Amino acid sequence: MRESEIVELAGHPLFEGLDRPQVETLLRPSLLQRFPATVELIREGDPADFLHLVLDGQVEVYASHNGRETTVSVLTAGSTFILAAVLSDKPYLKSARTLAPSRVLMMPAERIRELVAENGRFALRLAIELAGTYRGVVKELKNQKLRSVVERLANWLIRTELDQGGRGLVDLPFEKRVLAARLGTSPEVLSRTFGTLEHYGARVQGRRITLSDMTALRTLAKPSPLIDDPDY
Amino acid sequence: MRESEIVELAGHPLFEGLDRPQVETLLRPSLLQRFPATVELIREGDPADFLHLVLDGQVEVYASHNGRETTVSVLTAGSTFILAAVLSDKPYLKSARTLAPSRVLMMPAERIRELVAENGRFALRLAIELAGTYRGVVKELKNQKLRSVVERLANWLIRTELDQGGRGLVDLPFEKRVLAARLGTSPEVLSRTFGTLEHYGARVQGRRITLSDMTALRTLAKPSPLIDDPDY
DNA sequence: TCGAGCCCTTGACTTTGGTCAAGTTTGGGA
DNA sequence: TCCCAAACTTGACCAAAGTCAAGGGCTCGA
Repeated sequence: MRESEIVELAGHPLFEGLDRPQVETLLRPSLLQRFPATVELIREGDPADFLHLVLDGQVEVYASHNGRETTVSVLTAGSTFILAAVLSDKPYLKSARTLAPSRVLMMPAERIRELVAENGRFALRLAIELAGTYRGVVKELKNQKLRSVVERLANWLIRTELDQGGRGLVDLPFEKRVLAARLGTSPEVLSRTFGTLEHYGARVQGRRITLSDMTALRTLAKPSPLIDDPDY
Repeated sequence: MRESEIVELAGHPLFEGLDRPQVETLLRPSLLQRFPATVELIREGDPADFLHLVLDGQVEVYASHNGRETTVSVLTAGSTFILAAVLSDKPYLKSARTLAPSRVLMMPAERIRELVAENGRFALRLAIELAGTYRGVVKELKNQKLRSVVERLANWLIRTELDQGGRGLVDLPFEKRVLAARLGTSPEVLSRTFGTLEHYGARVQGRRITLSDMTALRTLAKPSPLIDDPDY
């Protein structure tokens, strides 16, 4: 990586706890790459060579098995991925591909492990980062096991409406097929489920959804911070 | 905690990286308790006061929402639970109760966080512990989203047969209703699913299951280390 | 601007899994 | 040992979700 890029990234919150020489030790052999959309970044089963950090764009994390495929999460700027594989020095459990043109920082797993061992504050920083993503997966597991498709969609809409400013509008940040995979269903079922939600004030026009009756939607969705609040 | 108990536990692998005074700092205010079966140890939503370590017995970790309930995992000796909540200083996302009489060590969350901040090796130890449990949940999420009930049961049997010595026998370590919840289904469906597996050489007699055709079972289950191998 | 291809929708149908209710079995305690 | 409650099984039914196929519409690139 070039010196100018190192300067640009050194202040990133992920590196909190590392002193400047350590950041350079980490970033110099790292790769800062720009990818177009639809590029496979990692493949499940491969050894964990790099810790990835999304700088901008959109990355879909997914898993396949026996002909089926499902999306685990869609990441945007600021998210790391496969930290657990890097720390454990074990193969990736998930694959990842860009959904949109994206900039990704790739840090050698070996260096990460070295720095974690020699710098307690950094170890703590990563442990907390990992604890956060752990909680995210647990919430997703609860979402899957304890809710139906309608409930999952309704909750996703409520959460996304909030993220997008609470103006009763949701603009889908990706294709509906991706949303379907994210919610753990098929595009056909998602389509029909949007139909069901019309009775609860959700009007779909292409990628824009208007929510005119948040109360009804909330009654159906029964949101819970223990599943839906990312900061909880 | 008493001095004799501290001596007994100080060598536990979880405390690797702590020196003796630090272990004492941690264990002296800890609680070592014996619980009968069916006791609720923690409740989701409560603040994370203690890191728990199962010393023996059996602890069911589960989550409830909107009248439904599902088992996330069943823990035995050596497992910690809710490490992520403790490190993040956030509420528990799951509840836990004993399935059998159990001995549980409860360590004050506050002390854990202090020790992690001051001791890098301990932070690393816990980060790796957390990475392992993280991968466990991801595998479980894939298991849920990518497989049917029959496939999940078949894979559970294959894995458990191996754990129990690979002699073509599985003795259920808990009630079938717990297994049903663990697999994400109802007792009725589990019962019928065992019926389906008779065509694949699985014979059920009470809590004992005989597997006479591992090849057929494996063909149905299509096991994958990326989902089923706990050490992967 | 036009057209090809992909996305999305819709209909019809199947499969899977959940639910309710009524037995039957089992296991632990008096 | 007997008995009761809980666990388990089975049947019948229902609801949810998946699949297949066809058609319409949007998008992006030539």
